[in-house]
Amino acid sequence: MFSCAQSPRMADNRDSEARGSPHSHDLLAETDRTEHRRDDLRKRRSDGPPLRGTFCDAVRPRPHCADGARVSADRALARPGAARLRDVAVAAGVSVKTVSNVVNGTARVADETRRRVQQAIDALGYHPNMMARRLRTGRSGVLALAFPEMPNPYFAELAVEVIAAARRHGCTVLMDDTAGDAAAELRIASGLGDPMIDGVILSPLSLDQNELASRDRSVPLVLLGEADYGLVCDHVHIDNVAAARDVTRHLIDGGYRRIGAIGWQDPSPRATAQQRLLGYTEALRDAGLLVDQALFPPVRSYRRPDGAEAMRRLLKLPQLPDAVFCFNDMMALGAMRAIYDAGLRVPDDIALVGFDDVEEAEYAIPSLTTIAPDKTKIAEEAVGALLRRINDGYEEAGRLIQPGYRLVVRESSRRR
Amino acid sequence: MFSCAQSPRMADNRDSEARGSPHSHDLLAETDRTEHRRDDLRKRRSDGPPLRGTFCDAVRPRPHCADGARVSADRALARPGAARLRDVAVAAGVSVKTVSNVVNGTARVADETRRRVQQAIDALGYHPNMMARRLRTGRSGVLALAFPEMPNPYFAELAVEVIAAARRHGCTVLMDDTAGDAAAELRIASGLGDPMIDGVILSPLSLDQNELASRDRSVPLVLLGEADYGLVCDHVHIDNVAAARDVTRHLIDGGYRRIGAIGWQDPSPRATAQQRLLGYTEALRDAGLLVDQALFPPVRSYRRPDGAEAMRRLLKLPQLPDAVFCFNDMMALGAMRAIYDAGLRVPDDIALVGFDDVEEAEYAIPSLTTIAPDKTKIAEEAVGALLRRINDGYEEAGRLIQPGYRLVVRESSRRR
DNA sequence: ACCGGGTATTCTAACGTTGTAATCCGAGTA
DNA sequence: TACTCGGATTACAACGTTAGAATACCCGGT
Repeated sequence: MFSCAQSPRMADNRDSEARGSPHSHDLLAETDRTEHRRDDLRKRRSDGPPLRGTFCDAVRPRPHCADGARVSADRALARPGAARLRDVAVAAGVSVKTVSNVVNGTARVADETRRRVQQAIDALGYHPNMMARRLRTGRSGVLALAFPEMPNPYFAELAVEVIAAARRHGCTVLMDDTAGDAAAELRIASGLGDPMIDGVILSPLSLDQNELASRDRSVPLVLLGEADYGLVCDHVHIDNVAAARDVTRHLIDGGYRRIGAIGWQDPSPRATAQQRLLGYTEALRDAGLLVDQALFPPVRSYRRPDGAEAMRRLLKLPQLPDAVFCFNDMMALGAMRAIYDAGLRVPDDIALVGFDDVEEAEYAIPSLTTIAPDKTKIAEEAVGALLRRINDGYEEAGRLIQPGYRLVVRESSRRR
Repeated sequence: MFSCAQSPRMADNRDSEARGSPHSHDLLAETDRTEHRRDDLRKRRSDGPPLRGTFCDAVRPRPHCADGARVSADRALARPGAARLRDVAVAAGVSVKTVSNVVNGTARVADETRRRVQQAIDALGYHPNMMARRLRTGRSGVLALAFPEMPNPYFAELAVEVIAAARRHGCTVLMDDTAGDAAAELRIASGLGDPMIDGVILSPLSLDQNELASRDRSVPLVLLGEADYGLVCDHVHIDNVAAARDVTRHLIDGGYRRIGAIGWQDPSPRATAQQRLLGYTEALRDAGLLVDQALFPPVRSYRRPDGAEAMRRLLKLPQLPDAVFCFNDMMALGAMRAIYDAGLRVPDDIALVGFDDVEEAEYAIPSLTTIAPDKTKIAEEAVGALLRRINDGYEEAGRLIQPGYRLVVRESSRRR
């Protein structure tokens, strides 16, 4: 292997090339010889109009093929018809690297040269081939974003913010839906889903601490949402305990006294459940109110039906709650539905508050009081933290970043 | 340019390499010489556990660097520490291409060879470098998906289906939000946002026919949603006229007689507006009912506030409608809100129907009657059509694909 | 011993880019 | 005149993969 039976020939080729006349003449001659094949390629692949001008007609010889007979019929050429650095270089009469320098601002380039190169770039409509750049640099500029439940408006809204933040940083986002499956989450966290990605933003649901620790750590990871993983990587989430306390206190201030909660999980509650329940109980205790286990029935997940189901259980209690804090808006909307089905009214019979401030909360009937995390900030911080890890390498300690939130008071918790 | 002052030396290098002893011995010697540098690389980049076994410790010489002194300190190596085809090849004692053949099933490989290669792959934890593969093949396996309004649950739900469909076909999806901006849509349609993508699925909003025709057609494109672009590319959408007719007829059958519509657009109505209005008027005419312009006030966009606003206008009419067909669920939910604000009730005072069947429609109070397009089918067909274009090249005619839909009757249109 | 014919494998170049080291060139200096 | 210096530019190799052609191999038949 690596024996070079043919290398003498190759050296010969190169030699003859080297002995030839100055470059431009040489190249044009070469072009002449391969022109026929080039036309074929153009015809076969590009339906669009030909690149402007005739520039490009003079600049697409294949390298190392001075022989002519050795032109391979390689059908696998990438992005056929697109101008390459080489084409721009020939058109501008400079080297490939100089064009690269102009494109990337990598090195000082004389004004006159830059002008010529820029002109050639414009004329040829040159656009860098990302695949090649990425192969060479080892960076793809692609961040993976994985949520457990994409159709949940909270995640959808957050995704939009992340996409926008990534764009501001020159990255694109590859989305994935883990469906809350631990295996899928681990796959994503390890960056194995697609090894092209530079980093991962994950909102874990089922992943446990050990699994997370076992991930392949070569891909930087940022976690979104409260989590109890210790700080093995950067986390971005608002202060859930404080937010839950605030919204519960708001109910208390509104005159409600028998306040239920929907979102607790019984075997193995997630961090979200724990923290929001903690805030809830703290607020009750601060107000000298009783914390009654019957008032926070467990749910399985955090979707509308879970909220409706839990609400139905609360409605069966001998003594009804006069207000309910749902740990997210989806459950609140499900609960609202259940209250309505029972012939009761919000907030007259039972007040409701949620968490997340999805757009829907504003338009629900009645509109829903909720906690509004600063989604823009969350996304920006997550992308920023991830890019820091990608660019500056991995330092051991994970950071915790807590963007702010607001309590948005609407009809569903009208003061009684 | 391209003068090869150094090529004689290069030929010399290759020559001496060729003259060397049989490959494996040669390579091991080479490895020895570069081992120190390799350790540095490993330390610098990979925090994870070292690859299993000691195999990999013997297989990472740098090609064309038999010189030793010529080892470049290139810091830009991609995916540091990861096993390459070359490493597997050396470990298995076969050529790179044979490994490639095993990985891709490209050619017949003897069972014994395949076994050895597979073993080496497992031992080294080899994973193909997508970037390189993609550079070489010109395919990225990435589809772009662009919606005008990602947080709209209809699009979010559809996006999930598209992601799933793409995964079934071995592709990943890169999402983008055009915000309904024509320029952004054109950029996407031309595949210029990121030239790494193989194809585009776009749900256009503002793009007009001329703009679309002017796109760079080198990137296959599939349009989602009704559109009046002629068939310059594949379209996937349900039969909007029929669906609108069905849902309107449902209202008529329910005993409603003065039926409004929300979703018309006045200057330059979009195809959606035209087709749904057409179905609506057809149904009315079929039933011998009057079509009254005052009953379909124009809207600007299709979001909740637009529905609420249009509803408020309908509520100011001297004679109120007894039912309203909203051209999407979001507007229906906004309209519901407006009806509630006016002190009226759905469906007692005014019945409402929507279009899209977003999850929210089921949980609204009252739950919303709506048209449920087969989102799974839409996504599957869109991805399928796109992949056909990508794989089989571009044939001129665009196809129209019409997945099915269902009328889902719920509380908001209860029979009177 | 030699050949023909198929199968299994290898060699080489190429995809388009960028980092490094080398080279070129003109001005300033000895 | 020779020589350095430094800025501008270039040559080369390399990133990891795959296509295609070339070669090695093996077996049965001459």
